[in-house]
Amino acid sequence: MEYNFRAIEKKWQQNWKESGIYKVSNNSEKPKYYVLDMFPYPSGAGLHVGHPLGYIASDIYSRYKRLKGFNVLHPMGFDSFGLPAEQYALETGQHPTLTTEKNIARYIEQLNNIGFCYDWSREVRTSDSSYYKWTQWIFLQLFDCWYNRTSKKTERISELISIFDSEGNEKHACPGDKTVNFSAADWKSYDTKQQQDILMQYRIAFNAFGEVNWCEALGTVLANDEVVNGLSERGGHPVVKKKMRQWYLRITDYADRLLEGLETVDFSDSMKEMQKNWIGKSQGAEILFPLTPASPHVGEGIGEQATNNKEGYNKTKEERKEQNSPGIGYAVYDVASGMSYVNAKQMRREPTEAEAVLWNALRGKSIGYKFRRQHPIENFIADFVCLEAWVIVEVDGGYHTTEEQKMKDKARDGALSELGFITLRFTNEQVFQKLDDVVLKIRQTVDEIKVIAEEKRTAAKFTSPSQGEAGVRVYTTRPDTIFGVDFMVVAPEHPLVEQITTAAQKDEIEKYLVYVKSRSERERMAEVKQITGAFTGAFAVNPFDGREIPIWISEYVLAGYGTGAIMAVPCGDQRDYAFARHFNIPITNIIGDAFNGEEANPTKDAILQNSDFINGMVMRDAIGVVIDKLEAMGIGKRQVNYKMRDAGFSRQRYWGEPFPITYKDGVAEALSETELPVELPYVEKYGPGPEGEGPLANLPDWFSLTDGSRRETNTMPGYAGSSWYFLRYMDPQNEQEFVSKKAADYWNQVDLYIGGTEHAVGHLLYSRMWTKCLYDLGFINHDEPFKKLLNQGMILGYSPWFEKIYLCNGGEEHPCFVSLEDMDKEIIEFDGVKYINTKRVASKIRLPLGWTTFVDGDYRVYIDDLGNKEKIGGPYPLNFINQENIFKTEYLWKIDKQGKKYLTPKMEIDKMSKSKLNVVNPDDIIFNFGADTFRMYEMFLGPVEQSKPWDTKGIEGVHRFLRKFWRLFADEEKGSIISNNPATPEELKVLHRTIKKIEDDTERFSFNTAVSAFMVCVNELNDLKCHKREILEPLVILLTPYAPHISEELFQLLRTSTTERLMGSVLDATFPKLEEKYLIESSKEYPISINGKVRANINISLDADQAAVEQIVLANEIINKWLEGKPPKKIIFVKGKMINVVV
RNA sequence: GCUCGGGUGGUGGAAUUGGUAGACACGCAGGACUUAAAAUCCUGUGGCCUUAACAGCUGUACGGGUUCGACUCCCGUCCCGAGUACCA
Repeated sequence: MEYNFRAIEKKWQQNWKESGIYKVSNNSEKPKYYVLDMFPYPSGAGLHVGHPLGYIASDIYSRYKRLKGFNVLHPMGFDSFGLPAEQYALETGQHPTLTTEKNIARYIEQLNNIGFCYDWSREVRTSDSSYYKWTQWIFLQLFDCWYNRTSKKTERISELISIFDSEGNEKHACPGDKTVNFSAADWKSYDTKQQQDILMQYRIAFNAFGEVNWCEALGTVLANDEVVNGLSERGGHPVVKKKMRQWYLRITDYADRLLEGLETVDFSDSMKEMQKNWIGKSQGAEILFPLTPASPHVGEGIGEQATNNKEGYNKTKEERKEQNSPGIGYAVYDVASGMSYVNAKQMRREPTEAEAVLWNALRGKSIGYKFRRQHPIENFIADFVCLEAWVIVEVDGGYHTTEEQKMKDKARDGALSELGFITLRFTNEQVFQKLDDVVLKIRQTVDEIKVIAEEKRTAAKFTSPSQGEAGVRVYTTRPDTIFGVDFMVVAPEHPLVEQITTAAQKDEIEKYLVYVKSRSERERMAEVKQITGAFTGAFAVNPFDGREIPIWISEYVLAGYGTGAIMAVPCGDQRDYAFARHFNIPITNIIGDAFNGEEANPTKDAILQNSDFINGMVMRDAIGVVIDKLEAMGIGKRQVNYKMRDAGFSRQRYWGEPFPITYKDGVAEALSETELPVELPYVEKYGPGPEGEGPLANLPDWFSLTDGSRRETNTMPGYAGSSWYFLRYMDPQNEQEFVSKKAADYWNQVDLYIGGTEHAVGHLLYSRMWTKCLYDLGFINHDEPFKKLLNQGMILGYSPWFEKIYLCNGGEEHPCFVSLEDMDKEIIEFDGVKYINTKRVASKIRLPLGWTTFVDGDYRVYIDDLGNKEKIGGPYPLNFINQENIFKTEYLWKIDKQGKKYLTPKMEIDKMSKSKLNVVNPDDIIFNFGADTFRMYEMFLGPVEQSKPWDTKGIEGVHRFLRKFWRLFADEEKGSIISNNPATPEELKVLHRTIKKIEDDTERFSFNTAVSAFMVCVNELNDLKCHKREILEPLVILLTPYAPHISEELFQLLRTSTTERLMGSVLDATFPKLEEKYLIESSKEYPISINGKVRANINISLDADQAAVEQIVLANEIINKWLEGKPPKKIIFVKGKMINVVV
């Protein structure tokens, strides 16, 4: 009777499936325990040995908890929406539904091979409409809510409306725009659109314009955490900033709660640290530095400069008028004669057919903005104009095709542009045939322009007299250093720049701005930091001592953080110091000796000098004093800032959840619950829609609704579905609710969550936020989703590779290999053998790990193997070339003991990936060694949290262990050799020591040491020749979480007609109870050390006290030899541990 | 740069609270069984010196410190990994 793992594993997997033993009930007397894996994205490549590491750990823990008497929820599902399926569809034309289906089937097969105890009846797939119906539903809740900063809770929009009705927004500042202030009366006077616009700025899920990470290559917007070093995380394509209308989640409002929540959960320090850094909370002050009266342009034209065109913006009305060159308009309007006014009226009566069609689409605010037609502007008549945004729309008839007219049009547009208008031109044909596109384009342009207009208004706030004096508003965490401010720096993008720059410095500033714009996001990030900047010519005044401070611009100050402007303290901040040195700005020292003049010292502990009213104070203490004074003077206030931004929630993609949103007259409206799910429509083509929209924008039949409204055509991002899946597992088939209150209350938090660190800031923050919202709204009763998080490390792969392989033809034939991709292809024949003829040197040639053989501690590549492996094909075909010429210097054929020729490749350890040719498929391992061996070996490799390379050769040891274990029960010839004799104390000690160790190690997730404890135990029982039921029965149960198949088989072997307790499955057995009494020892081999060095071991009774021990030790011959007759100074005795004699 | 981890034999790793460093496994060397191979089993295996043997010295990246005693705690240096990147 041998250990036939293939038959055993197949048999029990089948049996368990049929008996439904993994089905979990929501009603149980047992205590609950919820173990969750981060569900995978089902990629086409299938699982490699790295993926299951965490799954095995969670499976062992789940099975362990089950044996311990818990009702364990351990589900699995698939995060099946996402980019790769769509990319694959773009390339191959295969619909994502099909590829996803196929990949999931493959994943399930692979997972089942490993023998996981998932309750598949609870499987969820984020791309199933039965699932995303509820993702959409939760989105609607987020849309219907706002964050009340006073109560620090998510509340319904209806409550907000009643607040507005009774008291305006005085107590609840608008999170989108702080300048929006209104009374109850104001509120009531607003029309529906205005009210909706305001409400939108409060919603948790809100729609706004913002700078987004736009990836041209992927045709979509990416979240901050999907961008790595200015490149897309997936595919490594360049990412640029772009302004777009997007959905956002107001996660910033939850920043404090997300931070506080970290204190209540059991995550690793580094994981908490990452989240804290990402949230990036800092406390400081906002301070207004007034400008000196000498600064030019301040306040000038503010409020009048409502023009939005970039070129026209900074010009006064007078300047603009001067620039207008008369005579280029085709419908001249002369204020003096009033001629064309009549003309205009006439034209309004007689519009062209195309104009009439377009007017029909634009009139009456039908796209959300008011348009006028045949409107006079200076010397011109515009076909249509939106005065709110300064956008002109022209419909060009036939005569606009002549070159002359085109020139005139261009000149006219230019002139209008000088005035601050943007002109959009469409042909009659476009209006007739693609009216939707035309209207969309107009709407988008106006939307975009509106943002710029809003920015300008924001800029105005900085200098607006109503906000106090004009000046530079800065954010600092160190207000105590205010007397060390030697200059100010504002971000180049800061609106203030244009207003404060003096005539003398204008050229220089403009030159610098050109430089900044020329640099892509990527350059700014990748490049070694250089010091650049320009002086605006303007000065601000230190509000305390009246010192004049020069204002510079530099790209090291970011427009997006704080106020986009800083007060620079060179003696305390290294960047400020470098800047001051570079531009020869004198440095004020406010910390005396603490500043050495060579580099800045950011200390908070120095004593302040040269600092007026805070002289002599410790900096740390001065911070509050300064802020108090600023607040008293009304020029500054305490301010908390966060690095975290609101989370972008729109993707211009197909394979994601459609939004349950429609737009009517430019106002976003929620669909009602009964209209859910909004099914993802079937498409044939996955290319982007018009104007950077997603593929859904190509489907007018789908997005146009009969009442004239239009569906949102973006889809939700990848993290939408994964932000709440752990709740759905609790109640996966519920068609009435996303999860019933009862199920949510029963299962509560995830007790143990296992997954990779790569989701530290994305998925984990989003799901924590969603949980908080759902908690506030009363749907669930816990506000942290995951009680304990365990991060598994990554399994890395060995990649063998050669460098500088120099190929040429001729001479003796020997097999070698070459990458065709790397080489110029010229195949020539020589003696009937084909060669690649090339003189090029390939820099790096990887080869599959399978082509190497591990011999004598070396990875080798054998000639014979290469010849055989050719059949496999793959990206690296083999060729026969001359041995002498292949390896110029580095590689020489070596000869092994059998006389076979081989090479030693270089070895590199990388993340496992298809492209690195280093993936190891678990199916292969399982075929050769079995699932139980695979499971235990993955655990045996090292601590779960640690990343480590996969090395198949070590697996023999674990496999040998399982065979040894088997042989305790059965003999190959004789079959079962289980004995019913009573166990000896020694055998019981071995067993109970193992029980203790396994229990401890499993509890603390030290699975590698647990496996080793099993090995020790089996080795010892083997030495004791112990085949006793009394020992083996508990041992089998102990092993079950780690190696369920062999355990079940042996458990059944232990079964006799008289042992009723062995009926049923080992999976439902009871974890053996530790009996301390078997572990009690009467004596111990004490190590005796002299001055800390062990010199002898003496067996002493554990009852012995200090005096008895001293007596025994001093009587010992070896000890006396070391004492050399001198009396010991001291004898340290630690009971049960050791004895140390100090001489 | 900053933040957080980490550095132990030829290799993966163990040492849970400051108490015999190197468990367990791989690899390697030698041996048994075998016509042979595989499988299995046994012995040895940090380094150095020496031996017939016992024993000795040394050893957890490096330098210092605390302690009867340090892989473990403290200070400094070097190196590796992860996160973050001009966040004021």
